[in-house]
Amino acid sequence: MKRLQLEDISKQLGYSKTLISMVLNGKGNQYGISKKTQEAVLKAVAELDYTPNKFARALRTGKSFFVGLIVADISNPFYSTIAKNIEAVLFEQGYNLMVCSTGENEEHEKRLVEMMVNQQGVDGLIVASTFKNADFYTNSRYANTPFVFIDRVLPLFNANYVVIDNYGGSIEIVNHLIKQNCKTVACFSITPSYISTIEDRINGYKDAIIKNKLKVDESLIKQIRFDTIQKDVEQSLNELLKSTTAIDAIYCLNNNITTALLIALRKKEFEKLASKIKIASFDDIDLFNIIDRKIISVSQPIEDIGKNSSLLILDVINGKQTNKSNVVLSTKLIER
Amino acid sequence: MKRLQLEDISKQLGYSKTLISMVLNGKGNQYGISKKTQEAVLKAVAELDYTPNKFARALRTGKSFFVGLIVADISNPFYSTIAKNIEAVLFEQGYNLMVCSTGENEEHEKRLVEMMVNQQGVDGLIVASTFKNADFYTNSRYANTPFVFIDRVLPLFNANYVVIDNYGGSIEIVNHLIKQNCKTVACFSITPSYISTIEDRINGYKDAIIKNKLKVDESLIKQIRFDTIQKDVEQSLNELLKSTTAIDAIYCLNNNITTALLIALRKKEFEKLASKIKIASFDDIDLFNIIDRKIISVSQPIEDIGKNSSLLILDVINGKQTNKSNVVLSTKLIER
DNA sequence: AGATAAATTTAAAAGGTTTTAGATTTTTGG
DNA sequence: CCAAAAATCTAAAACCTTTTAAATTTATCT
Repeated sequence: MKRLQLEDISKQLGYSKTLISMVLNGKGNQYGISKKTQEAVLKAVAELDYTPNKFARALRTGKSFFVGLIVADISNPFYSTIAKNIEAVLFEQGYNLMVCSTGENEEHEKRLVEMMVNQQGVDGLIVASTFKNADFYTNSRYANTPFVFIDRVLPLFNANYVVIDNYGGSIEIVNHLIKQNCKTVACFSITPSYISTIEDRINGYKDAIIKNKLKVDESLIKQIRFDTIQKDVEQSLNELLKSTTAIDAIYCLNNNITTALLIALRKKEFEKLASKIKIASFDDIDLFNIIDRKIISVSQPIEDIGKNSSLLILDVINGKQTNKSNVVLSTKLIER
Repeated sequence: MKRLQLEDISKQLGYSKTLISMVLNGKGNQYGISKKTQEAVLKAVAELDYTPNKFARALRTGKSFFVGLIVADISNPFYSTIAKNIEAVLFEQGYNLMVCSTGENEEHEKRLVEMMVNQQGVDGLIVASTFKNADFYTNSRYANTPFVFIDRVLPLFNANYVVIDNYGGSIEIVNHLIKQNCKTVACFSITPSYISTIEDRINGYKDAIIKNKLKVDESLIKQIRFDTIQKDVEQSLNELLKSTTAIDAIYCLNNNITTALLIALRKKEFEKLASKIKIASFDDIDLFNIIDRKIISVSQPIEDIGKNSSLLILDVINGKQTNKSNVVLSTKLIER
């Protein structure tokens, strides 16, 4: 069964392809097609169940109605929740989403962007970038492609973005810990730590300590590598427990680290020693409602990142934007 | 800056568009283009950084190099892990993934399939269908579109699929419970229960009981509705605890239910009463490694669903398939 | 060298839409 | 009833590839 095309409808109806195309694109009035004709066309098209060939349309208009989403890992619930919300908004507007993961690899991110823009012809791109700086994106090649950055910002780069107030959330939770009489708060950070979210959280951690007239002890800030997360967490925990300074709390900069820490704490060698230590986590996950330990956390409005960024990219695509738009969403402290 | 096109390369090089197109598509030898010419073309194209217009190519060839993925909810880790693995395989082969969520809604699934096939022109579709039966998919409209079904099968439908051995896994875990002297095993199922995965798990549960010469007590099988999961679980738990029959174990048919049950068990009213009850879960999640309670679970080879289904859809797309392919992946019992 | 065969290369068509510029029909005014 | 204006409608071009069918160039053989 051959696909129906404009020509077929044209012959059946006795109107030109032009006219039918105009009506279908909602430009009937604009081009002065009479009400009666428009109705007839719409009715016939509905009956015959015709839909325009996507490629021909894209070729002619240069619009694909595709938006790309590039994140580190789509199987990470944080990003998949964002994806879900983006997709819902786009679908409403007749757009589609194309998702790819970089695996936190800069070269892979490059390839994906190139591919999406050059070959796949996306109309716009939403990116949680792994890059250290914006060099790649400031390239004039991308000047014409709408971009919205999410989750992470690139330094010195005037771009559209939708992010969380990582600094503020971090200040709030560390403040809270100190008010609860945790004077010595260790921090489990993650490598690569140049990523803006992590940078901001560390800065918030430090500034909260300073504002409370306490001293920042660099030896309490531990770097955890993403691909050896469990091992690194256990080693850092070991160091902390063996050191002479007693620790009141450990603040984990993301949910992966918190999870790893919780797993570590189930081991015999840590269980007792660390039982008094408070645990705080940037990013709140379901898990914290199930376990016995009372985790203090900062929850992020993940859905809002998706909704905001998708609405924003549509505005940019449709030329409804004048200035770059910078959205910073507030976090919420969750005590337990 | 206007996009480079075949014509520009042609003028610069002094070869026809035809020739350049042939070389770029790797058909140089097939059409007898000399080695020297081919090299010259490739070099020039690389230097000028030309990439063919995707839409023009798709229009001419009818191939989009897009595969669609339709699942109930892309923010569910189960599906997002599948998505990640599919995407990785497709990317290797020059294909792209387009993901959409149905929200477990049949009408929405219809719209998505129609849209992907008719308007977006995907080359193939991977679907975890929400439908009760295959009527929609047996429609001749879709006869020409490659489909691979995953996770769930539709009854009486001769199609390609990649699924888990839900029946076998269920038998194994219930068997294990009974061997551990849990004679009375309650079952928390989920509505809609016509979904093949759930059906198979319930059948496995029943058959394991029968094979062990015990009686199936229908009153121990509780239906949990997906959208009121927490409330329903607590109500069912309440019923069980109040009834005269003592329960040895509760078997939850998916990780959402298990999680809800674990949350419920933290409440004062249940905590003590249920402390002796063993908990079993179809689908193993990280959480089980962190909490104190020893959860017995069946783990599913989630990555393999993604890998297998994507390789399969590519075979179908490329006409390398003769008969429908049915893949059933084994589960693994995890004792704790 | 001339005719034929083999090796390279290319012109033109096809794919199905949207848009521009222009044609045709209908209405209006005198 | 005719000319001009307004209202509808349409032919053809454009979008940029890939592929078919044919042309041109080079090699081979007598």
